[in-house]
Amino acid sequence: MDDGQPPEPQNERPRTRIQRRNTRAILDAALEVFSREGFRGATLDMIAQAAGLSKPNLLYYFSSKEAIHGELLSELMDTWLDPLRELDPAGEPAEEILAYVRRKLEMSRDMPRESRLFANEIIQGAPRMMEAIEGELKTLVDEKAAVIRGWIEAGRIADVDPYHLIFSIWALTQHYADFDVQVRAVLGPGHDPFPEAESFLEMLYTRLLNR
Amino acid sequence: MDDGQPPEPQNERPRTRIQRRNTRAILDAALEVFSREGFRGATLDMIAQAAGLSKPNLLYYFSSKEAIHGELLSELMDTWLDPLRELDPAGEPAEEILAYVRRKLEMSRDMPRESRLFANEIIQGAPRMMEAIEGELKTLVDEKAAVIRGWIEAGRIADVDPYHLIFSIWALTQHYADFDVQVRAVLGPGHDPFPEAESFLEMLYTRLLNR
DNA sequence: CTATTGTTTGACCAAATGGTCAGGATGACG
DNA sequence: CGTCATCCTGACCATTTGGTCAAACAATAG
Repeated sequence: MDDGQPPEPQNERPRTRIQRRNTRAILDAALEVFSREGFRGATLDMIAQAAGLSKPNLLYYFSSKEAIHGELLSELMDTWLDPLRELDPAGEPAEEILAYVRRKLEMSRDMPRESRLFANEIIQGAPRMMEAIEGELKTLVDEKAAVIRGWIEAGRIADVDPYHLIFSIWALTQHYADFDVQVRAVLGPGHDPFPEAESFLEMLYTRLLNR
Repeated sequence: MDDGQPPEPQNERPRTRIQRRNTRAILDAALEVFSREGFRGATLDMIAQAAGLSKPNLLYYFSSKEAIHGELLSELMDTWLDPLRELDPAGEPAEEILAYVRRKLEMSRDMPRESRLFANEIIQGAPRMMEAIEGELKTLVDEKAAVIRGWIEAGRIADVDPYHLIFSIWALTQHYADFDVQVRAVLGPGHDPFPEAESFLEMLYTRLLNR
């Protein structure tokens, strides 16, 4: 017995195998397209083609272009903050921060599209994400900045601004995802930047924090 | 006596006062829009409105949307590389690199739209800039990386990968332009990030390079 | 003033775009 | 097999978009 409402399967967890498969295909295709073209630059036709589905079929699973984009962004917010959440106040300070850097660099290597989706959103002024940034993200950063400040006051790492320390980690690691084509073009073909980047960043943060 | 060709004033230097004024207005408006929305996301109507001109009037001065974007990009390439060009092989190594960092940070503060235009282009895979990146940009970076390597081999600064050193400067400085809204959201309102950023980066590169 | 050149616009066009809908195809399940 | 819910599509629609054009409107040189 249907109450007349369309299914809108994206609101609840997908129920059938087909739903799960197609929802995934759509979100994956949308990630590809949105991360490259931005929200306005992406079209439903591009996404449909990348997903191997027809445009009306997309709109059977998601109510609108906005809905697809929104779903991607909220999925992203979670995974995006995970590496920082793991920063352990009880750990060894310099090692905790270096481990965070390594986790973020891995994300740049393994999830470059997500990184670019995020970058696109921020560059545009975060019109669809401001709330999460002023809320969830700021709260987490404030908390971890306080942890780092504690380490500094205990004399366990050098005195640096904790906020700009975190910004620097974001900037340096995400650069290898967002500016990937530039990095590779400059280094020349067949040159994997990531191993070098890891040792460079390790050296950088070791020298910055020690003493 | 006209040969039948439209004027296309953008090819040569603007001749009349009106041309100069309107070309400037268009490029300024286009910078605003393209840097926010990306190439595909920007529309001629947005640009026309921001410039205070009608859409057909835009197309009197520029032959197409592509032409406006292209003009912006080639203007950009010049100014973008200037700070690195100024890196003086005859200068004091650490001071030269710090001065480069400062120049780039100033550009992020004073030309954030240009920075975002560039970021947008790279994130999209540099479809309209690959040539300049593999040519002009790579050549300049190779040259300056060699200079830095010389300084390292002379024992005048610490041993770091010159390429990743340059990438790090790009990443850290451009972050304050491209991710401006995020930085400000995290730091809270009425908080200018740039003075702090400058001393943070000075400390970072001093510690990285000394010894 | 007048002719010429430079500037602007309203009206228009074809293609692209986000979205709808009725009906048909394809499961799942007893 | 039949039935019901899920899944899919071609045709369609209104709006947006990049771009054209003829005609109107300045600016200015002679």
